[in-house]
Amino acid sequence: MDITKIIQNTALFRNVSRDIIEELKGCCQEKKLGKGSDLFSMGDPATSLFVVAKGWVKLYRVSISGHESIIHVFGPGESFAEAAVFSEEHIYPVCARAVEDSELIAIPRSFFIHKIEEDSHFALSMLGAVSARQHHLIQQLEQLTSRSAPQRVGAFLLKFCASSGEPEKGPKTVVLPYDKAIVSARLNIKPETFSRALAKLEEIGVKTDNRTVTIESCQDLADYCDFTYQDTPCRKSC
Amino acid sequence: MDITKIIQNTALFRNVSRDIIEELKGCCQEKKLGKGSDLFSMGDPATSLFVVAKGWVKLYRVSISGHESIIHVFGPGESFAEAAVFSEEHIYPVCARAVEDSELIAIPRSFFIHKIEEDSHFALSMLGAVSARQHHLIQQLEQLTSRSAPQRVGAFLLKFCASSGEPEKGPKTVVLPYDKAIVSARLNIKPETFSRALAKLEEIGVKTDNRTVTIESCQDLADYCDFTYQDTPCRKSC
DNA sequence: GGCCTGACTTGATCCAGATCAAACCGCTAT
DNA sequence: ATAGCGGTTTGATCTGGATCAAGTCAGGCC
Repeated sequence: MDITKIIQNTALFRNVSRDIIEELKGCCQEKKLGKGSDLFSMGDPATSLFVVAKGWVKLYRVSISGHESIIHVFGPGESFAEAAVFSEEHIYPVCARAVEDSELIAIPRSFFIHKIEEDSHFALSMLGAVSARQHHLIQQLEQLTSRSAPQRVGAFLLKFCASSGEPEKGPKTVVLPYDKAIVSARLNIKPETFSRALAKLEEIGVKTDNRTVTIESCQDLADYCDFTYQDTPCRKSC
Repeated sequence: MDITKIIQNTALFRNVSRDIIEELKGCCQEKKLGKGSDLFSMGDPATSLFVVAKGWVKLYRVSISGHESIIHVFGPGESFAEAAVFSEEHIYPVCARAVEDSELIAIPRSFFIHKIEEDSHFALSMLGAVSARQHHLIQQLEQLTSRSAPQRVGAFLLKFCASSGEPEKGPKTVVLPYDKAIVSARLNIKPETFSRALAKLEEIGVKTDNRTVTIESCQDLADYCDFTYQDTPCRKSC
């Protein structure tokens, strides 16, 4: 795979110079991960940060009582575990598992520490990236508390098609990239409720056939979901 | 007020040298804020980062439909809006309002940008602080989805008394620092439910008299709440 | 073909927490 | 004191989503 190209298209490295990326290529590591296999567990020492080249990886936590909460599912072009690498304890505060066959690039913590020490511009880039991730978490918190299940499903579809499709008007088609059970967990709803939510969205022109979803009018859906485009840049990176 | 002392006890500046803090004193600004008055609104340009010297300030968002979600309530010794200052857009993604009469220290964005450029160690400190904040948000997400209302109330009390009291064993007393309505909003429950949750906690030795709460045994409460001390350092800074 | 198996849907019931409504303080100001 | 008011509690009801329990349906495999 073309590591340079993948890394350059990451939010984390978008503003980083070619030289640094070349240097990075020398110390990072490719990693294949079969569907269902673990990348790391909560509490493991955070030795690397990861970029997804292919597939999908979920970050999640399991509470004492056994409940699993999915923090996010990362796909091609996204990076994760920045905060774990930069925080003082450098421990992963979550678990990571592939939900589809995946290919990752692992970048060692030491690379970042060195680079930040010698290049302040790089440090600012990293700060920006971590801050953006935080913004995303805040949005997620808000969504969870202020929107109904069908609204969350709708918002998910909109974000997802914004990131994968052309921004033109008219009907759009999205293909869910992983199991519906994972999507529903990500939105903190049960599979049964997810199913019913999709059924409900038919009323406003969202048709589902297996994993293929057709949205008649994104605007209508956005209205229904209290979804504001303005607030979410909806680049692949968010 | 003694700015140096307050700033030094912040998670953000704990590892920062005396020199830098002295320098900072020259460019920061004190700000008084009456209960109920606004500090900034969502979308405002993020010109400063704030440290709370006295009082309590809530960060919140309001959705299109009018629902208010409180992200966090910050008290003495805590800082907020780091991410807004460091992110590329430098815009506040939330609103801030004092929930009690408060005194703040405003540190201009430019100070950070300069310092990061000239001092990589400082940059790493900031990265660590922002990462810690992110960790906190993740915990909040998890709590929200995996714990019942009374459990969240219990966990709140435990965190709160861990940050304000002596770590010794036996019964503890906590005094809520702001309206119960604010506490309940912070925990994403309605005031009525909050009241009932406190009533329910009486079963396990938590007595409430106005704003004064007495916890008979923190261990019992922690067991009930699925609360793991290990995971939450429970310094004032988290 | 038939028959698993695993992913999803559908239906019936249940329950935590929201909502609506009223009462209950403990203030301050008349 | 008493009236008024904001914060809080209590009670009665409603409801979205969870839970439990059957179905359906498509693909792999003997």
